[in-house]
Amino acid sequence: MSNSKRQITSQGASPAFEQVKPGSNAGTADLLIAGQPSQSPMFDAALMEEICQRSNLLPALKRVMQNQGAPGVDGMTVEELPNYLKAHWLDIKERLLHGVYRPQPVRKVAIPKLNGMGVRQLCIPTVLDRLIQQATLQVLQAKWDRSFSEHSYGFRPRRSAHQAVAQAQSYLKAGYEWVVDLDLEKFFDRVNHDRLLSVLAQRISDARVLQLIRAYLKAGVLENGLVSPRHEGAAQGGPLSPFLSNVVLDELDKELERRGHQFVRYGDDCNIYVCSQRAGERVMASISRFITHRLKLKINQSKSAVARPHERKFLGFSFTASGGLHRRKVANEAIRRFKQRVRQLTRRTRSVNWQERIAELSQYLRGWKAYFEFAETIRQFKDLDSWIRRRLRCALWKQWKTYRRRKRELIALGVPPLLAHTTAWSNKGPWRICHTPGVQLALSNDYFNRQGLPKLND
DNA sequence: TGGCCTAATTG
RNA sequence: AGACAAUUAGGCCA
Repeated sequence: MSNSKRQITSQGASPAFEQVKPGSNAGTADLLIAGQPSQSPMFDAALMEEICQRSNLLPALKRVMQNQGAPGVDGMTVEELPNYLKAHWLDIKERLLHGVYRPQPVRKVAIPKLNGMGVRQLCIPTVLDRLIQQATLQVLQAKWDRSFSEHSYGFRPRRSAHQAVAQAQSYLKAGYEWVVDLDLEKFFDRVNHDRLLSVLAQRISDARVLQLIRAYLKAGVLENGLVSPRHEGAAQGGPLSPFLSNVVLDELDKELERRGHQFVRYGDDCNIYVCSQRAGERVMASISRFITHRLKLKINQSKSAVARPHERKFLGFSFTASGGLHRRKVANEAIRRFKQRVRQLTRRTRSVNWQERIAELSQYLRGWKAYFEFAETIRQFKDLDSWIRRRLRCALWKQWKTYRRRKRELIALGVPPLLAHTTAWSNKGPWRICHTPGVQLALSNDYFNRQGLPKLND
């Protein structure tokens, strides 16, 4: 599968980039991976160009340049970027080939967390470094991914959170009805550089690649004008980071496999399924030891636990408690976040018209549904649907305000005049009015379907 | 069928 | 508001 991609790469090389490297055609295997030498044209111009042309990268570049400019490649527009690379690629490539390329410092940004109070630190590399990292990722991942554990699902091609949840569910159904939920504390910030590099060195023979990754790990951090060095942690935000986290935690996978555990891992979220609480506590104790001593990582005691699956959430899902059926359901936290978001989207204070509000809500619902449809509890979706619709009726009712307007709108929506009158005349609160026949007739489910509002449950 | 864009979720 | 990867859904174009 990586073969076909590679062929496309070399065929798709544009004339401009071919000219840049006239003498080095034979040396496409610039960087070698142990075991499969000369098959990997890693940092040749064609690959680089392919990356530049990848359209999913361009919006990111655009944003970076519009917002803060790009450190290291300043004053450049998106259109100029390919030209910049064309002009400087020879030079950059030269440095890459000699293992002396040094990345620019990463820009540090703090973003507020969605649910909690805390902030998350991101380290954003320059445009050029992002491209190089992405190239590195693509090549390394193609070689490495096959050897990762079957139980690891995060950040890997053709693997999804859904598959991970399904795997967990199959353990439950097989009778492993206790879960050891492990949460690693500030995982990205604590990765030990030497450890990571030595693991990489077992598979990568080319010192230049190791040198490059090392340079990315050690890249300085630009914080209010000052550059400070870094000694641990992978820059969270760089394209390479998710992959590196898998490399580190692959050791954990292999150990769990060696011990014959039933487990699922997605990023730093690891669940082990066992048959009893006692077994769970035993596993928790010994794996904690392994993680702290061998991997030199910390586990977050407050977020880790041995419990029954319905008490825990995994990737936004949980499981039903009753009767050992273990159906997938939407976790309470996810429901809470959903309602919060819908409330915000339907709030009247935002000055957009009704159509627009429906459209905005629709796209949120569609996306949410695409992920959570995987749950097997129809009730949850029905409840949410009616909750949403009631909320919308309520919002519209409030928007109409006066008796005159309310009656007129109701009639326009096909309510008989007498009913429209009594409904509009009533002075009950909006939340109660929306349960009366008058409003339900006017703003029926059918009405919302016609407006293009998707149903979570269908 | 393939390409491009938008949106949502997970970590 | 803004980084990354994967996955889905929707749209557009040939």
